[in-house]
Amino acid sequence: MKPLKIIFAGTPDYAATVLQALLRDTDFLVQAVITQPDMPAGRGLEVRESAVKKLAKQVGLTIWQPQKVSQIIDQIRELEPDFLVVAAFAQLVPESILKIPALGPINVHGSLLPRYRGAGVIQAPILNGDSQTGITIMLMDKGLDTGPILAQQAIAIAPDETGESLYDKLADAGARLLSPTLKALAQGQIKPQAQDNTKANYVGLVKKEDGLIDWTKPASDIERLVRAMYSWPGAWTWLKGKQIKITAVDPIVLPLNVHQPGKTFIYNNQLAIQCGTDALVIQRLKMEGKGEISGKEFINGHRQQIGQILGQ
RNA sequence: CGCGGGGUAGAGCAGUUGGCAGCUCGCCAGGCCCAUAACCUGGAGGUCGUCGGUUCGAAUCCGACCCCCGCAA
Repeated sequence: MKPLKIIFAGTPDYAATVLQALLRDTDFLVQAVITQPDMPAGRGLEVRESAVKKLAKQVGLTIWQPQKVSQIIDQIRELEPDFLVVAAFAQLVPESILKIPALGPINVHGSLLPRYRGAGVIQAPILNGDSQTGITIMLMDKGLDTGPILAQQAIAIAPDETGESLYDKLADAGARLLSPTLKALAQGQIKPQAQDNTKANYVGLVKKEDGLIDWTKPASDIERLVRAMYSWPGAWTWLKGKQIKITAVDPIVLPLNVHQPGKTFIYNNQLAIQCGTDALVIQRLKMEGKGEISGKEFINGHRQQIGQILGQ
């Protein structure tokens, strides 16, 4: 069959993984890639290219980096694409553009819609203690993640799942599910299913502030926060005016409630912290300007800090 | 030139009025013990990131460079 013409829009690694899958399949012809403009980022504020741009450059694709995607509506129309595939693009795509692709504008979304519409969809299911999440391939409409569903695949959330590990799993699953879905849709084998709006909920973009630990909360909540926020922004707290990231805790909480919430103490030769309900054993942490260390290493080098109250 | 923290023993850290380099853990040997990750005794292990400067003398003061990390994006 004739290759399906695709314009791809996306920005981070997650999107690059999905794009990679399209490039490998000869049934698809990626005509152009739309990604966020290069921005100063990182230490020293060097200008960085998005993961999608790097990949597109490697294979010599046409790259568009509009401030607003509406600025390139004419170029998009000219290519007469069959599909517009959007994955973590970070810009709202206006309806005028959604109408261009012949077979439809497609979104690869990292949750089982209608659950978790919006941005921070990776972290939310871990925070809530869900047993699974997944990938949804859908047709886009003018709403935010409200379009009809084409295909879904569930992914189990492991007990030790982190935001980072789940991010990778979702990217892989999205990449694998996309190709067959596009082909099936092109051949008229899929009937789009409208979402049940009564079951929908929205989550917002994860901010640094979302990782701040409230030690008066139950240990189990904080344990999930640590996993969900890893590795960015990380679950963090204060120690004597300096930030500390808690990068890993023991999933088994200690049924101890004898200290003030936030107080560090030694339990069984391990670093532990009292929470609002129960306590947590800290496995790994990172202090400002320092590398990541284990709880045991913290005890060795910061013995005098044991007994401090965190979060102040 | 965005802001800031850091590179000292295998690991984590302390150590600036410049003067024989320390702590906790680990490691090795021996001891105690029914036994031990517990305890006791002894021991090995460091060109103090690199290069250069000041000095009788530099981990410490000055200059350049390399590497790591946080913020911010």
